[in-house]
Amino acid sequence: MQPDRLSLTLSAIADPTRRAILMRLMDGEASVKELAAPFEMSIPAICKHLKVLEGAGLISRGRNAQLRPCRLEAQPLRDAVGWIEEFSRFWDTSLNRLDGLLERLQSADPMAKKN
Amino acid sequence: MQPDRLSLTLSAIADPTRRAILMRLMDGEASVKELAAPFEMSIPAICKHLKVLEGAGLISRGRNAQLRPCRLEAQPLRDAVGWIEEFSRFWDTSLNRLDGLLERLQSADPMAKKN
DNA sequence: GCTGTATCTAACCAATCAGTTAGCTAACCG
DNA sequence: CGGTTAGCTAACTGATTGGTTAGATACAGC
Repeated sequence: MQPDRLSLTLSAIADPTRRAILMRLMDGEASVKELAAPFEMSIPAICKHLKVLEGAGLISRGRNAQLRPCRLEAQPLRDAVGWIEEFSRFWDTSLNRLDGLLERLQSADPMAKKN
Repeated sequence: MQPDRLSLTLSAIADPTRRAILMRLMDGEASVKELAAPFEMSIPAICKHLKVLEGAGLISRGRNAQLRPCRLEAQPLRDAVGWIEEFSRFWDTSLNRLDGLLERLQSADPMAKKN
């Protein structure tokens, strides 16, 4: 079964290495070597992660001499946020109303409560 | 490497079958058999998916005679939403501005653009 | 206790994943 | 030109995933 776009996005960001790469890219474009530097794994391993991110549309790649700089692409993650948000909004309104979680969500401290 | 909680949550919801199960559970508790009904796969396969969801803390299980009803748990997903939202919020506010800036820098001075 | 229903475990299998090393291509620089 | 650097592909490996079937377990009702 070829996976749908949402599954692709979510499994791409399910990996901590790939999330770290994305966060690094929030600081701006970076080359493969720069992206690989903080990790202990080999360059080809990073290449594979980049390929996954690119396949999910989360990054795009340029060309600059022998560099292939990576940059963030926002849309797929925005879609994922849409799905999850809708999901959790439903939860907070109908399911967990009993233990009063709603306000806490609205006031932006997602770690504050335990069930 | 034992995966962190966020990775656990995200990879749990990266599977379309598991997302469908979660959405079904928005209608209320359900037994394993009920959850398995819409799918073409075997009951043990569903059990495994449920185990993944339970391991990620996304569902919890009760006991009612020979039934082990499943119900949603909100917290882990809320954490995930928090992470992704923060991420995409950054994108929506600063990345788009940064975009144009980077492009301009790149075309003006091809090696000087890392933050 | 016996039977049927619901669920889980065990063992297995094929496919995918995440990493490696080795070797290749392409671009820059002397 | 030759050497260096950046990045990629290929081939391999071990671990994980997602499914199967067969059999075990727990409980309800008769």
